[in-house]
This record gives sequence, C-alpha cells and structure tokens, in this order.
Amino acid sequence: MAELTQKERTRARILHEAAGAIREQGVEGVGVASLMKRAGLTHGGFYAHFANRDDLVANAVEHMFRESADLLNRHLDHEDPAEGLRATIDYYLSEEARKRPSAGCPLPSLSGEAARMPDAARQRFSQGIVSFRRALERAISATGVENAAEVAASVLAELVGSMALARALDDVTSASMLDASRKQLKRRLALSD
Amino acid sequence: MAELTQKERTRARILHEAAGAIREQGVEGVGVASLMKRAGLTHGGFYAHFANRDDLVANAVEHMFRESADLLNRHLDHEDPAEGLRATIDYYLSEEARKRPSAGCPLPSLSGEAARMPDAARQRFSQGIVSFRRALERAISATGVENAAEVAASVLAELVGSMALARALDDVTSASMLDASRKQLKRRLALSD
DNA sequence: TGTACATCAGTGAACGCGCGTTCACTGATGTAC
DNA sequence: TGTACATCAGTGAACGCGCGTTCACTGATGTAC
Repeated sequence: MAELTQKERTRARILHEAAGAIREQGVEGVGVASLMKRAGLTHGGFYAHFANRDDLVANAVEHMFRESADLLNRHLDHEDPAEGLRATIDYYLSEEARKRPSAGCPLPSLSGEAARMPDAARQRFSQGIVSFRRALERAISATGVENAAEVAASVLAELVGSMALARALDDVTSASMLDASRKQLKRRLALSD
Repeated sequence: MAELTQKERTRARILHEAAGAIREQGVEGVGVASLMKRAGLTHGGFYAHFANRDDLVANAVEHMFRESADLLNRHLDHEDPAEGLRATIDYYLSEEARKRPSAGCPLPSLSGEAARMPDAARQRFSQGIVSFRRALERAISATGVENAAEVAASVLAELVGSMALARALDDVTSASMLDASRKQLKRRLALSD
C-alpha cells in the first residue's frame, strides 16, 4: 500500500469517526461540527475532504460496512465452519457488542433509518446487507445445512432483530433477549453450545 | 366512553398523526410545524395540547404501541393458536406491511433509535416490546411448544429484524428476505404453510 | 547548508435557514338573562 | 327567542439557537537555488 499523505490520513480519521458516530447516533444525529470536533479538527476544514454532508454519509456508510465485515470475518472464518458460526453468533449477540454500537455491526442500529438515508448511502447500506447475508450463507452451506440461502437470510434477520431489541431494552431484559436468540440460533443450526 | 370535547378530539388527531409520522420518519424526523400541518392545524396551537416536544413524543410512542397491539391481536387471537400464529406471521411479514411503516408495528423502524429517545418515550418503547413478546409467548405456549418464553423472544427478534432489513433493501431482495423468514418461522413453530 | 518562496491543510467568523418555543390575538361556541 | 358576554381552541408573527455551508486567512511543510 502506498504511503498516505497528511490529507489522506486526516480523511481516513474523519471517516472512521463518522462511521462510529453514525452507529451511535444515527445518520441524522451526526452534525458536521460535532464530527470534526470528534476528529480533533474545526468544522471549516470539512469541505476540503467531502463535497457536502451527503457525500460524507455515503462514504462513511461504506467505510462502516468494511470495518464491520473485517470484524465478522475474523469470527466466521474458521477451519470448521460450525465453529465459525458459533463464534459469530456469540460475538454478534454479546453483551459487549450491545454496549458498544459504535464498534459493531451497523445493521441493528441503522436498518430502520436506511429508508430515509440519502440515495448513495442507502445503496451502500443495501449492498452491505447482501454481502453479510452471503458470508453467512457460505458458512451455513459448508456445515451441510440444506437450503442455506433461506436459512442465512432468516439467521441474519434474527441476529439483527435480537440486537436491535436488546439495545432498546434495559440491562436485565436485554440479557434474556440476547440469551434466547443465542440458544435458538445454535439449535436451529445444530451447533453445540 | 364519554363524549370527547373538541379539544380532546384534536389532541387524539395530533397523536394519531404523530404516531404515523414517527414510524415513517423517526422520532428525530418529526417536527412540530410539519406534524401540526399534517393534522390540519398551525404550529402555534401545539402547546395547548402538549408541554413540549418530548411530551408529545412520549405520548405518541404509547399511542403507537396501542394501535399496533390492537392490530396484532386481531391476527393473533384465534380459537386455534396455531392458526393465530400463522396469520400473525403472514401479516407481520407481508409486502403491504413493508410498504406502509406508518400503519404497522413500530419495532422494525424504530428500535435502532430507541436508545436515543427522550427518557419517557424510551421507557414506553421498552414496555411495548415486552408486552408484544408476552402476547407471542401465550400463543406459542398454547400450541404446546416447549420453552415458550425463549422461543417467543427469538421469534419476535426474527420478525422485527426481517422487516427492518426488508425495508432497507430494494423491492426484489426484500421480497426474498420476507419470504425466507415467513417460511423459517413457520417451520420453527411447526405450522403448516 | 541556508535562505526565499509557493503550496495547501486546516482555522474560525459569518451566512441563511429551519427548528422548538412564546405570546398577543382572533373568532367560533356556549351560557346567562 | 334574542341579545351580551365570557371562554378558550386555534392563529401567525417573532424569538434564540444550532445546523450546513462559504470563504478569507494562517502557518506549517517542502522545494528551488
């Protein structure tokens, strides 16, 4: 990889902060000024890096899914596909993931808002869902489960829904929500616990 | 029920419109002026009905869950609990429900935003989730499925996640997402199709 | 190696705009006599 | 039944504020000689 210039490094920092802030506060909740402050800069410099706010949002959504896919694959990729799936489920529905939306998968906190995102961002969001589903499908198929495409879509829906509901609930109720989905998902995929 | 005064009817109309607008555009997307216009009024009159915007939001969230619970129970209540569950799944994950967020369940479009809602609204949101889960649990338990509480939480997670993802996807991909969850959910609950 | 200058990433004041909120007012409604 | 008046739901102009965006400027960096 080529050396990054000062400007490129700054741009990458803004995108990383934006990807985190958006997962925490939603696309509509992230303002130019507060984002730039979070990145240790003043708001005026923003337009040297992005054409406007929508341009940032689209790029941040893409960046967000790339970060998230890396993290997912670190759990999913495994010699034994069943082991990879189990690790993915445990990681995805962990207490830690619930408490740190800024670091995890964007789908639970942002799917509801996707329909209202600027066009370019919405498109990248939708691509992110599809490639996430495909990664699950490959692993599920490798464990010998039939109809892997359908099962993968259903599993993804439960992962996303369970975390979204858990984040909306208080600590106690959310733990039982995550626990229920962890157990039921493993059972559905015939994974030991 | 007692006759409603003019003012009470107006308040009910504002709440109904707010409940719809919030499901479409999120809590943060609904402004006082646009809401009052939607209800056929001018923005100044708003404060004769609500202390402030947060007060409206809390009441609208409660109203929203009441409307939604009525609709749910219309499908879920059935002599044969299996029939009620099948009708609920088909209704919840229908193309029609996907296209009209303003009329359906608030969970898919709003769960991600719940953590950022004003306190009072957030609490009512969380109550809404719990009572929805309980209604499913009763029906599932009545069909003879074991461990109904856990299964109900898991089923609710998939319903919510599937619709949230479907609304973020384009028409074609979303249909296959809803289809996958409808089939898998019925299979899990041993319901015929 | 040291000086002079061009480049350009980042600064911060200023803009128009839409937001939530306030408030003096209007005019329809209903009661008192 | 008809008139006089009080009530009060709803109006619309105005407010301060934070937003996205613009732009003249600063000052650190790197190149030319």
